[in-house]
Amino acid sequence: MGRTPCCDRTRGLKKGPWTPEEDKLLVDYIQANGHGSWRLLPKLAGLNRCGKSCRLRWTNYLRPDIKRGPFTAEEQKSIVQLHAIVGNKWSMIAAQLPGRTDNEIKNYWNTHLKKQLRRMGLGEPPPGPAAGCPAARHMAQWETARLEAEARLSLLAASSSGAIAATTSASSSSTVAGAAEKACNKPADIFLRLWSSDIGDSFRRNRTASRPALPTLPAAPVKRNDDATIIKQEPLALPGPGDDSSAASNETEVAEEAALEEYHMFLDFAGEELGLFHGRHGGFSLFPPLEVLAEASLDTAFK
DNA sequence: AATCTTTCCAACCGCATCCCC
DNA sequence: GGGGGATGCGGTTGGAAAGAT
Repeated sequence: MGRTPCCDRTRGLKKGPWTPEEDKLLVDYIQANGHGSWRLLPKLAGLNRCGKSCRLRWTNYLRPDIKRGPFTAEEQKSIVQLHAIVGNKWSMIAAQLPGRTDNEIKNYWNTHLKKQLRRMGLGEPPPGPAAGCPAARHMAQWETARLEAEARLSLLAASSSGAIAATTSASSSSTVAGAAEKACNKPADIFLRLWSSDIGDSFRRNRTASRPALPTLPAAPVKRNDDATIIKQEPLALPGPGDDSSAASNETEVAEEAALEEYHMFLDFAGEELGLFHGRHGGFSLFPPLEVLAEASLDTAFK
């Protein structure tokens, strides 16, 4: 049972570089009708190409939101950091770099960053989550950064507690969850956004591969390439208002603590392995100033 | 100026996953 | 539940451009 090839080679569909005329046909068609079914698109748009080729051309080159030009230092840093967590998951990395395509990032990694890292004597960094404790050389920096992270979390938690107040015994975990949920809708805090994205998900999956699964914090809707908003994870099950059985609440408490522990491990990991926090003393921070964050979260809380 | 080598990136290919019937 | 088509993803390739000799 062979699968039908995407492109019917016997029909002599065109391959190779796209001409400006073809580009125009494709852009005009998509702008007027949307891409719809990629398989049908070439015929409808009057192109002698296979749908796959059209999709690739559009997503990697013609899409209006594509950012052109060289990668900035910030983008390079992000790519290196994200590659350390997720490995060659180019689409995941691209999702964190607006305007950049997975193909572009992949090419950039293979032609520039890989070599650069090798030249620096770093060799090929092992893809996927790196294990281990924070290295001593970064301890002081990390402690400062971590305090900053925790301060921000507390701030977010405090501002969101108004909304959560109904569930009076709001544990730290559900508070963090609420804060994370709010924060991930605000591109301001990349850390919480990462935790709630595919990357955090990937971290959790890799960590839990070797031990019993931990409950997860509620995930934010994750944007996919096709702009369909999907929920990646089930929310952490918390007891309802009427549920006061001590066994259940005990179980919940343990689960929440585990979730919080997991989140803190991610903080450890991100701080040390990804160098996400270089603020104050290092002169670089992915976090916006505390005041901005506070203002943003207060806005959300009291809307 | 000519030729060879290296670099870069757009595009292809095949497998994996999703989704619908 | 599973079969098959559609789409997404990551690895690889081919050729143009740039640089070296």
